[in-house]
Amino acid sequence: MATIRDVARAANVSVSTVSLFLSQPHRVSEATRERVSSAVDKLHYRPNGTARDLRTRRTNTIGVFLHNLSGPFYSELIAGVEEITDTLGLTTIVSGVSKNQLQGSLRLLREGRVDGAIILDPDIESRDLRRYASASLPVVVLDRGLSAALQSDYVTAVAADHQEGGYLAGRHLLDMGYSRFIFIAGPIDSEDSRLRHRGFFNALHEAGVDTMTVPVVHGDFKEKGGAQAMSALLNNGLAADAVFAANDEMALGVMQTLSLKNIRVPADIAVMGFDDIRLARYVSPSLSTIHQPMYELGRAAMTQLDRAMSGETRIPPVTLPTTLVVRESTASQQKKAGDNYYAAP
Amino acid sequence: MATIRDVARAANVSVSTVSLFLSQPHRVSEATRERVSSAVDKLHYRPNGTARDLRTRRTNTIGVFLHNLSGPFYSELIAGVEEITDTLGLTTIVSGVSKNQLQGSLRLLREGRVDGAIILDPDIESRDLRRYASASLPVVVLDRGLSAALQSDYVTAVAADHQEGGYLAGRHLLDMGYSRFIFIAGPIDSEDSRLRHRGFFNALHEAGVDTMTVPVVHGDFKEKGGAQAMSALLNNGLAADAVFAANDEMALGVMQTLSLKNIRVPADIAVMGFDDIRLARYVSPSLSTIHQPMYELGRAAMTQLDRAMSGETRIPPVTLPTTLVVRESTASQQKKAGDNYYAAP
DNA sequence: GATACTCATTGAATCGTTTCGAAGGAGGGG
DNA sequence: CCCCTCCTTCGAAACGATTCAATGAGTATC
Repeated sequence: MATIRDVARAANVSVSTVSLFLSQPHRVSEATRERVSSAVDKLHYRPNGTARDLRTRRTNTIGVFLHNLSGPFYSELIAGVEEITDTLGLTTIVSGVSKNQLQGSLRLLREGRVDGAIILDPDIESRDLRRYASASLPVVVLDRGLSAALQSDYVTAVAADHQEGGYLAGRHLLDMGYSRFIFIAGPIDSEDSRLRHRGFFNALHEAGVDTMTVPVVHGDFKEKGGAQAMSALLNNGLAADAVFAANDEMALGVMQTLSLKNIRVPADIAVMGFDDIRLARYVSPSLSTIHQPMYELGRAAMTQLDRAMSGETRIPPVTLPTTLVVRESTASQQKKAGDNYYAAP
Repeated sequence: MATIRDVARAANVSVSTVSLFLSQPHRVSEATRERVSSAVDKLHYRPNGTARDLRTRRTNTIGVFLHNLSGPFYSELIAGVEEITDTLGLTTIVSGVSKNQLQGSLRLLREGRVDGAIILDPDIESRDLRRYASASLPVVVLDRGLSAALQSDYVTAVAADHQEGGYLAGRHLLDMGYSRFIFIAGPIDSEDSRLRHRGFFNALHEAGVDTMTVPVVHGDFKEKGGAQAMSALLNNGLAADAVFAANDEMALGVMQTLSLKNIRVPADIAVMGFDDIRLARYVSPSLSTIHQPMYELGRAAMTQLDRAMSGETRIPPVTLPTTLVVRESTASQQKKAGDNYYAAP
């Protein structure tokens, strides 16, 4: 590979002139511009990014660290991030799809290969984040308790309002006339699941439902986990008319189990998810859920990151609203409710 | 940030000793090892990756360039790549999800920020690839005509056998007794679509079907495009009993249109896709399709890349088999076929 | 006791850029 | 004719690591 020295020699100018030509062509005279330009072409010169990074102490790259790429879900998030990075002249790289990639992701942070990071990966520990975050490499965490942001000047947070989402789900089910609930939670240490749980129970409590009597089972946020949780509940002879799963994947599993046992959704039991993944719209019956604004989350995260990269510290966390999406799996219970609470005509 | 000099000073040794300690601790004496180690801890020293890259001329990073992340489809591919990079001690980064990110992706290539690249993005031109590929940055292209690989010593290719896939689709529809076909192709310049098309027609031709009479419409590989293509065909009063779409997304669009027009699948018309995206299993009726082994493709690509990074040149391209996945959307036509070809009992 | 060998340590060069201060020359104003 | 300014170009010093040949001390060999 030709270096800037080779170009300088070929064009008979100094290295600094070539560098100047590269960054601000108008600053060199017509004549040299020509010579340098043709030398660049002839030698197929391409600047070495690593050398530039070393000298400028910037990589012009920001990293998005995910533990999963499934669905347009995350792809939307990334698109949101990229909308902003594009306007800032930064390049976005994504890392950390599989578990074992964790080391590689940390390396990018540790060795300062990016100028900033957006992290949506529960496997990356907050301690590591605090250690690696700095003025020259600020970090935005997504969907981790907002409290995480308070620990360091260079870490801030963006999250969907999971608690409100849980509340919306609860209200919706109540509004539709359901009264005997089951909650299928995520992993015990999932902050998201905890907040959705709390919001859900708040809604029930407000309506006078004794939440102590609402069974809670923990799943793993995956389809199979949801299916197993539901099976277990049914085998225990549990009766209910509405299931709220802490995410759509598990809700799909729930529907699968119900379908296997010939329990009709929503006639016999309603199912509600959280996330609004693409599949939710396509399954039959289609799944009512709480929509998370992934694109907006991506935009917000990158906006925060940009502020941090511009020197701002202790940026307050941002919470984005979720919205209720009503589909077939929670169709009105009016009829059934009528059977229960009103005298038959 | 502390540098290696700071550590050296704190530990009262030379920079080279610290460097040696970092890479081969057993090579420094017990005493200095202690001192250096504690200096490292005290100063929170972390080596600067950029400086190391510059000196060693390696980044230990390989890039995967995608134009799309939708579905576990690509996430599988990345997982396959990562399985290999993990064992090689390399870090995988993904780039190029949105259109405007193209520049950023090219920058990573142009400026040599990765040691190798796997490319699945029709928007990155082959010309650029040939220009940027080199012994120190070999490239593997996915799902681009294999011929692309023949153009440079440092570019090789991996692809699913699209033509065979198309053939399998054709055979399957014929076996099920369908006889009047429609093909919904991808964009005109999609090599993949062309191969699927050719395979499909080969099967029909073999069975004595006059492929000249099979209508072909070009879509954009997206759901909406498939829906529009199908609408257009129906409005033209076209009759058919089987539609083969060049990918699942378009097949979904086709099913949507059919459902709107109250045409039953597969009773009135069969639909077949290509890719085997996750949704294919969930829609109703579920979609018969051709499965692409994404995980294996990722593994194969990374394996090729590793060989190239080890100095091998002109590595022959690899083709992986596709498989037929039969679901509900192409249920047997026996009854209908009976009506057509056999005397009713 | 001289020679050879091992082992830990070091100084200096190098990777390929950017950047800063200064030099040199041209042109304009007084 | 001199001084000032502006423009173009340049040399040299970073940036922070790795690497290699050289040094010196200690030990083994004969």
